[in-house]
Amino acid sequence: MAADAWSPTPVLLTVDLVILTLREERLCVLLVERGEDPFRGVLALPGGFLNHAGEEILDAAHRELSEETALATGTVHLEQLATYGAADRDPRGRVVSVAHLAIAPHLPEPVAGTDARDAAWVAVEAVLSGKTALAFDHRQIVADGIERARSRLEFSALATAFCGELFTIVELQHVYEAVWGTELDTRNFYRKVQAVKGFIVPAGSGRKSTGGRPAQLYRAGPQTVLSPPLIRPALAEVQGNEGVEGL
Amino acid sequence: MAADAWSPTPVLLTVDLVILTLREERLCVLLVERGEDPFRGVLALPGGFLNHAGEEILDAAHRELSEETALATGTVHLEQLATYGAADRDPRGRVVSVAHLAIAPHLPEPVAGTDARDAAWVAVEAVLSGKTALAFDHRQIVADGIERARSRLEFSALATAFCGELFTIVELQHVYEAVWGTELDTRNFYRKVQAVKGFIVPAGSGRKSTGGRPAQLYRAGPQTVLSPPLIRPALAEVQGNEGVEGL
DNA sequence: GGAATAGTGTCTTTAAGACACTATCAA
DNA sequence: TTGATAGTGTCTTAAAGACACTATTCC
Repeated sequence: MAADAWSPTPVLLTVDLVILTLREERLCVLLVERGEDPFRGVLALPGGFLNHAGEEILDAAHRELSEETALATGTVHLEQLATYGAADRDPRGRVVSVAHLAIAPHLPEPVAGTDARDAAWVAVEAVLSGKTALAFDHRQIVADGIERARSRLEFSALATAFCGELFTIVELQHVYEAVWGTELDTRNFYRKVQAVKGFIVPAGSGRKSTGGRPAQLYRAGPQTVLSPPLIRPALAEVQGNEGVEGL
Repeated sequence: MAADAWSPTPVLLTVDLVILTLREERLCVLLVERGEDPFRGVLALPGGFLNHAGEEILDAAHRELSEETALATGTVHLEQLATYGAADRDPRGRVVSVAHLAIAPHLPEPVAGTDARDAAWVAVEAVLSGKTALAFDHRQIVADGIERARSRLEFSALATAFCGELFTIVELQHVYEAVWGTELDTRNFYRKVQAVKGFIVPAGSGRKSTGGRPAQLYRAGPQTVLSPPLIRPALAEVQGNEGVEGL
């Protein structure tokens, strides 16, 4: 059993999901409108309590993910992000959330949640700038998730998780540009991604002629760690350029 | 309140600590011998349940840390590592652990734990290789903590947390070598650490003459992010060289 | 002077960044 | 042939890696 006189205090565990995708070359996060108190009517991350005592945390995240996106579970990248447990983060009591980061290929339209909550893709800038208010500490969780994704793009092959099975190098470049929020030089990008062994492998020169020269197609290669990495451009001495936006 | 028919299942929350330090130029982790079941007598990470319903997770980690190391709390680097919640990880029931990573300057001797458990510094290789058995899933947690520390050394100023307030460049190099498990070239190391602005700042040419030329002393600088980073040497095409060791 | 530790300088190679044009297809 | 998109080559600069000797102190 536990320790001596006192018993450990039980807490409620939830999983929350930061699901990122690209829509029209913008990085978006999936949010749902809460159908119940607390924060009824406010946007929040999809998530929920563990289903039963024996449910694994990662399984619960997968379950929530497929409920919200109706995507084949194997297709989507899913990893644990961090745990948020501030004593006052949930007015219902002590609720600790294990946040996860999911990356999905472009989903055209959000799928209505199981319990009739509205789901919507929201551009991440609206969340980071505070223009879109979120329930609980979910804005912080989104910020942490985005930072994780930005970092992962440098050192792992995560970018391919934003693409379908087949993709072009230009599409991949758009992933990097949208997630990092920068513009990249096409020539240097081509050179660098092709220099990383096992990152992307050619998959024939396929279809989809959009009125220009048809693109070479690629699929994700076997390598998950990029070597050499694709370092994101330094933010040029970050001074006071934080979150200042339209509002 | 929660959802519809069922109520969310409460779980017990613990914090576990991967406390790393250098002893005789080897990377060591602090382990305690468990005084109670389950795993009585087996080595485990220091940690424990939250003290009361309102205790913050990070506060609990700090509390456990000072109980084990008797170190000024402000001195020690402490960050959340990951959360481990496999349904079968603890025979007592559903116990979810939020693991933390702590980095401490060389502590000469382990401090006996509060409840008379024996505490000991163990070289990390003994844990990673399986030579030293650990309770629960603590071996995995240690492995994850070490990997986190290795990565942090590349991009953050974490290495200085292994040193006292004043240190020499050679000492700093030993930190990198011990944590990464590699040997570094002295000349390149001097050049690189001094090229990173704000990483280390000179603190006079102090005492401690050990029979050779007295070393320049440094203290940690204001910068926590290293730019350019100190990339660890590639592991030369990792093939099948995983965890194979003495046992 | 010798033992011990601290500190440095140069050359080569690799990758990054800046920069503008050619190639292929559809209408 | 025009519009649209895909793809490439070179030069310069910065950083990494390899490599061996000089400097300062104590005895």
